[in-house]
Amino acid sequence: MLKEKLERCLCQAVQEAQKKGELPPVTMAQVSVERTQNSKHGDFASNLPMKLARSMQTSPLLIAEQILEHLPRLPEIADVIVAPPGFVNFVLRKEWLARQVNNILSARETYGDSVLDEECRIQFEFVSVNPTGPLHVGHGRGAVLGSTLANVFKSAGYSVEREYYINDVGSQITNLGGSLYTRYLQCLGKEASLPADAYMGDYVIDIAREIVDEYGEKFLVLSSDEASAELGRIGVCRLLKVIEKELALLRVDFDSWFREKSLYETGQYQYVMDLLRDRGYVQEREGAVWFETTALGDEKDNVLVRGDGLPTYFASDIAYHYNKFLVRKFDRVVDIWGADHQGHILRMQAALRALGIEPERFTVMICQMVSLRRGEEVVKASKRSGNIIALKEVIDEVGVDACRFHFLSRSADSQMDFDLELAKKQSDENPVYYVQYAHARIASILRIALEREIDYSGGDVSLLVAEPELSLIRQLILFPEVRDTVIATLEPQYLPYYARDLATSFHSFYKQCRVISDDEELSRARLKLIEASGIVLARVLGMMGITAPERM
RNA sequence: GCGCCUAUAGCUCAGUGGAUAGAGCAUCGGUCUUCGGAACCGAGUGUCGGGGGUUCGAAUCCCUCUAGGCGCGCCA
Repeated sequence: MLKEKLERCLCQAVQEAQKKGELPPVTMAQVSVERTQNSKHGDFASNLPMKLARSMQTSPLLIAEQILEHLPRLPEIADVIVAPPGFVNFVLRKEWLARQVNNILSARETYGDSVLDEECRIQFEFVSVNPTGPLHVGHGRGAVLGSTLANVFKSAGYSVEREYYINDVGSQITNLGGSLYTRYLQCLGKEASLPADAYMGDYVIDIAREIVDEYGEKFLVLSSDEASAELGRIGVCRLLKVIEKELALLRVDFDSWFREKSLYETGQYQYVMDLLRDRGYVQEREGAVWFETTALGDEKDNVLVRGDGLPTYFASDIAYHYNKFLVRKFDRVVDIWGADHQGHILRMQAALRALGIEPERFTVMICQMVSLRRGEEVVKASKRSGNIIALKEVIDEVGVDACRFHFLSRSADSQMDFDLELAKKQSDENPVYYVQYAHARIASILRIALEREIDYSGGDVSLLVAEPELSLIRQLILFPEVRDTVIATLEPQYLPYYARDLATSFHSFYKQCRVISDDEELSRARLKLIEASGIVLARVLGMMGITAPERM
């Protein structure tokens, strides 16, 4: 990419100057070229002279002048300018910019895609909600984040897998079974009271009723433990279907649904526990089995097997991550967890260390809480959904596109205040519609061109020299860089902000430049430009899982 | 008490150690309105929570204090 090319040139220029003795022969500093924030400073800028100033004991401006002197000429660059206090600024050549329109048009929906030198398999695990109830808003945030990151990495050439981890064993499932059993008995007119920490949501009653309709009194003959276990299994199945459906509404789907239970069925859980024991990390005390994570960097030790003989969530999670890294051999794994799981990070990292897995292969993203408001009023959790704010209600009210855009616009690190009233009131002014409108507008003009049978395939892009045209092209070619920023930071909020900026550039161009006019040559060139704009808009919207409408 | 996250314009939030800290909404004013006005152009508003430090340069890195959120179970 151009940025790297400029960095190499700068490096060369410094070495050249050093060879000629025009700059002191000190060790080279880290060369970096960045996009400028202000177009007055050109397109790219480097701070290299300021970084070298100290070791060279020379003023940054003088160093910059020397670099300029030895910088090779590049076809992409029209001008290189030294600016105080010591920047080297690059201005892109207009002809080169205009040619990029043809690049976009020939790459079309693959524009910006790249291929990695070596295959890299990356897994994103997200949502992974216990199948004990419907999804709430916070789950939606993680879902949108994960699915978007997966899209972004795919476009950068990674081999991506999206996984949902199903906790289908453990006390929560036992509890679900117990709750369902009570509701089942009640549906059949029997006296029964709910367990102390039962799932209270009305959805439990609905499922119990369905089970009565389907199986009748079949479970009455079983012992309460057997019946509860059986009903728990059925409940998990049904709730998973509900969860899958709700995620599909949000346009989130998975390549793999991994069942915790399978870790026990295949013996992997036992294998990993033995492994930890063999390596001397395991101790029995106070009637339980402990993993000595303190020695591996955690703040405290953690229990693997409880006094009652049942494994903890932590224990199976170690086996699960063993499976990810050492059985399925992902090069990299990204887990997206809610803020309430933050305390789980240190001990998982400790566990991976014990298993000999390089820590840089494992990333945990923490997604902060979402609270829902309607103006001043805090939206209360509904009893129906079991004391949560259901994701589905928010999707129904706000719409998928606006919902995804809204989630993506906030950094995962900050808590989110989702104001439904604002989201609805602004629906026309909502940035997501602003971006989509740009796409629809383009589609509309292209339809007219088609009606009038204007063939612009041979349009001459070198006619694109007006400032609105060039700034639009400058925005268009930022797309691959924005994508790479998301790859580097795992922060997708760059996408919605970029999409908005691109739409602004287009709308501004549209206002100032008539696309289809009496000047047929110019019309053809501009049709190319707007088609390229539509392609990039559709790409960035697509990455975010948002539709790019032809009409609205 | 300990750990993680957050504090930026009236509101909701961006900001990858650089140049005059930016958007949207809200407010005020203008454009034009025959390719889609769900548009365009302009204006104002800031002790970047407080205080120290590192740096040629800090909203950004370090320390500290304050405020809020979330954790700190033989739950998941």
